[in-house]
Amino acid sequence: MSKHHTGDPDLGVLAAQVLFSVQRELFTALAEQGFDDIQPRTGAVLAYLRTDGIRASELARASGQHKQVIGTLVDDLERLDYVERKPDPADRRAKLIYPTERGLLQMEAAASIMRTIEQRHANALGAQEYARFKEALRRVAGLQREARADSQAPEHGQGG
Amino acid sequence: MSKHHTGDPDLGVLAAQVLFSVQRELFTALAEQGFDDIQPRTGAVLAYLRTDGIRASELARASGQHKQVIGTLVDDLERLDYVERKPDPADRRAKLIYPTERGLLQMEAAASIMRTIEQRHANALGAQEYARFKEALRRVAGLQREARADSQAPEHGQGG
DNA sequence: GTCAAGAGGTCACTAAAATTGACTATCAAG
DNA sequence: CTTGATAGTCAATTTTAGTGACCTCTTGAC
Repeated sequence: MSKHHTGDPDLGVLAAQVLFSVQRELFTALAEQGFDDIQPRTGAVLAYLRTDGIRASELARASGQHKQVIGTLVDDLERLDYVERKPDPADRRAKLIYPTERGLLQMEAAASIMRTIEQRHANALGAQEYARFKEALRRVAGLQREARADSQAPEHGQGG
Repeated sequence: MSKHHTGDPDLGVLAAQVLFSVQRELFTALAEQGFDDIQPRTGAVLAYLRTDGIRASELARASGQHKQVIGTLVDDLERLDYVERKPDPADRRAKLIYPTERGLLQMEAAASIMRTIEQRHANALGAQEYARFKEALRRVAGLQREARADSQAPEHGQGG
């Protein structure tokens, strides 16, 4: 995002650096723990799974991906035994996507790795300062979401 | 990045939300200002251009993209008159990539849009709090860079 | 000097992923 | 019981990413 690189990376550049380096570290660590058959792009699904199920269309909205992309990701993850589809009793058009046992293990592993990463930053910045940073990041993310609420075309994969 | 989405998005998810929504807002605004022939992925080049030129290989390192990707992006941007290649006098293997006049206009437009976006967040959080947030984000980005310094394979396009 | 190792960049090819459009089934409102 | 919208899938196309080979040139060792 267009800084002249003369010293002051903008919000977008920083977000990109954080996203991609976190993503790499996460998936490297996951692979070492045996989850070596998933890629960062599957994060669009894995990052939003819930034990009580979630619809593909909601994954599409949350991750900013086309529903077709979610469909193929869920296909892949189903084949790899991370998720399963079950009909939604409340709406016969819909299917709910649930994590399998392996999916749950992955979610826990990923959460643990992310805690480690964030702990490292908390140690570097100070716990209080990091908490303050993360709260601000949450607010910025929320505000940005609103700002672009008008347009709705997907952009890219989500971090996972 | 695997939160159970029960209330606490992790650093990766938040970074992704910020990146993609900023990216969309930026490129929508750029398109409205006449820069409608570039896509977010070209940001891997545009975000790192310098008036004194930069090498393709350095763009690859900075953006985390394969050098072949940078090559095609520069091809495209050269065709669209945003950049031009000139031989590097210091190394006859290398070429330096410079912004053209149009490229400079794009860079200024993008910088202005990003200032507007960041100003909006600064208004929402308070100028001081936002400055503190951004400083923390810079540090987190820097720390993450170090953490993944061992592995070096590209991951995704950079924000732009 | 000149030779080996490696960096900078491009080309050609293959694989993966995003994007589009159409289509079925279902729901929800009137 | 019609109309319009939503959930999901299929199929086909276009874009983009990833690999390997290749040539030029630089660097450092001899």
